[in-house]
Amino acid sequence: MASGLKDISSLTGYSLSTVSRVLANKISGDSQSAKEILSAAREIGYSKYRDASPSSNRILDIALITQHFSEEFYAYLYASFDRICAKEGHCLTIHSLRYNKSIKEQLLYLSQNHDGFILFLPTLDSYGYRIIKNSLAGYPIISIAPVFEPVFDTFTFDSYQGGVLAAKQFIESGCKRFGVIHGPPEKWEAELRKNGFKDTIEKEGKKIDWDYHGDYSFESGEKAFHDINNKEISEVGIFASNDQMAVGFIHAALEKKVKIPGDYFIIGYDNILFSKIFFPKLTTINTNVDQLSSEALDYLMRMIKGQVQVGASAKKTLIPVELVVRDTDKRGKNDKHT
Amino acid sequence: MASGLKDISSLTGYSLSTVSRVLANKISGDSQSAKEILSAAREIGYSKYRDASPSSNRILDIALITQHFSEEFYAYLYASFDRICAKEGHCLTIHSLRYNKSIKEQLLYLSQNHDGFILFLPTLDSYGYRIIKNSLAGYPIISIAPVFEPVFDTFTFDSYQGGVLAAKQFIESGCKRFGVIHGPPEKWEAELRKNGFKDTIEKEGKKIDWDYHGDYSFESGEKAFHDINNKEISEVGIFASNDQMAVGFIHAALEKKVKIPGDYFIIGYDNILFSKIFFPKLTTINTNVDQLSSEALDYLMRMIKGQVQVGASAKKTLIPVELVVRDTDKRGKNDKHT
DNA sequence: TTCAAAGTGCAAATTTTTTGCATAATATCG
DNA sequence: CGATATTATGCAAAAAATTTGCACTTTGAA
Repeated sequence: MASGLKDISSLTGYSLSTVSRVLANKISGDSQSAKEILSAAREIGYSKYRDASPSSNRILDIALITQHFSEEFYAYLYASFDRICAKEGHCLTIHSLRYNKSIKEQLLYLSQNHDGFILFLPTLDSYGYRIIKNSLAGYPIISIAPVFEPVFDTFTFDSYQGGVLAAKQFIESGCKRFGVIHGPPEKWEAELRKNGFKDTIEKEGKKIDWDYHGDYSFESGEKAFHDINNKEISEVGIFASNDQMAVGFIHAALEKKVKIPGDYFIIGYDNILFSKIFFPKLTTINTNVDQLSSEALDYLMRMIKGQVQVGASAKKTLIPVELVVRDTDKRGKNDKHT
Repeated sequence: MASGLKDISSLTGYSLSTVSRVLANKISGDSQSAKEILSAAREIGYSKYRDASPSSNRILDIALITQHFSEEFYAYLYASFDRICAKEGHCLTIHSLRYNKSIKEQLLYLSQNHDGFILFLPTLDSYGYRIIKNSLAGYPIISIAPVFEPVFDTFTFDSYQGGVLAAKQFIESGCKRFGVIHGPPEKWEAELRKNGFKDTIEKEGKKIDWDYHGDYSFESGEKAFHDINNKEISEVGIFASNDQMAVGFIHAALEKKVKIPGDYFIIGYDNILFSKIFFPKLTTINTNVDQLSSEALDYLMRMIKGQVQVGASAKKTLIPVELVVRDTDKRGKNDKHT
């Protein structure tokens, strides 16, 4: 189990001195010898492998630090990072801090085996983020969590723009009345989605006629339907902060034989699997997770190689989102009012 | 970055000799000094940390080796292992080999940073498993993939029993005709589910009146419906090898105003989120992923501590599954034939 | 209270890693 | 094309890191 320069030397055929020098960056990492030695060092688990300069063609190990939840979104996120990392030749491990007592300690440990972190910790507060920043000063870290005041350079989807797109679609298709199903207020991206929608509607001189405070769950979408249905407001363009609530709304409407589109129009957010499958097929905002992964990873790589100036304040990059027009946003064939 | 016994010594206040002896297992790992030294060694990333005997109170690192796919199931699996590992005080990392060229090399590398592996590689063939077994001889590995000829000690759900349960439910509720929607034939667990159903039906002197070869997708469930609907076979108890196909079947039936339950009865498999949400709520087979994680992890721990005799042939442990009775399996209030 | 077993530190012994120097290979420039 | 600079390599000596023998201390059970 104990491995040393001697093992690498006999494995590769190079002398002890050469092996030593490669791993101490005293020989350019681009030479043939360096490649062989680094690869042997990695496989054998030599402790100083990670000291070798990452500008050489050493495989880089990236940790995606997250909090596992049993939601489709997490499977998407992991699969996307996996795909992009594989394409770029990096090695990804995923690590959940959901139940960890000492986040700081855990990250210190993980930093030994990895070259950089991608944080996805939406529930961590600024204080927690600052502790991480202090205890891992100089270590390459980026974040992909939508948080109010990011501490690390952050890549997230342009949630506000998503709300704008939904509003524009309703306005252009001639909607006169508007409604919103909120997400949980503590979720920063839910607020952005709602605000983008609201601001755009109001800029047009219109107003939000109805809103409902949901919690992202299917059930709260059902409750939202019963709320608006009881108030007998109809022909409303409704923007739901996520697809689950939108699907819940439609499902409740279907049971009451209320027409969608027709009595209500609805646009969701996330483009989950079931939004394409169930009829009426949901118009929604799609987020290109591969683009997020790809840009985030690219930036992290440049950070690892020291090509990025890390400032005191965090840089934010907003990845564009797009409207996927399906059947629920405008007067369609099911619409008796057409 | 370079860390050595000296750093641990000055960090903990113990002499070099003591630190050396703890990490070489020459002092019992249960003493106070050992605890402090091991914890410091872990945090500082000392290379010989993993040589310390795992019977001591060292934190154990487990790798879940999988292939990421964008399916709800993966999010469930990861969240479950995360929960169980956290409860037991172990540290879990997840690693995907979906795009890896050299599985062997990658696993050799990972074995340096971890104390044991849980493999979930349903698409890997026996040859691939044997390569792993040979190149990591003696290293603690278990599998949770349903494969035909397991190479490693394996924990999986009792898929055959799931089929049996579905068949019994139909028989007891007085069904006279039976159908099956197959999963992909290359998936071992899909075959087991189907066989359990078929064998039980035939043991009763009945036969399968209709079957359809699906591919686990929602769409193939829809196609299955159109197939049986065109053949005008009705009042059939249908067992679908997974929930997605069952939901697809129901969805297609709904569009054609065909009654479920009534014209058809259906039992799915997996208990996915949408099976509880959409009406009619799907009767299905539930798999207790926490139980699987828990038993698998417990066994792996004993393997790491050397308390398990690893034989030449692989031991199989089948985790029981259960029937969740909802609305689609028997004559309910929606059933005009009652 | 006594005695065995386990824990600890110092310093010597051993192992591992780095480096100075000489030489070989490769690239660069006129 | 040859002269010259640059980089790579191995040997052996130097330096650093780790282990171990020995003496002393602490702990716990009889």
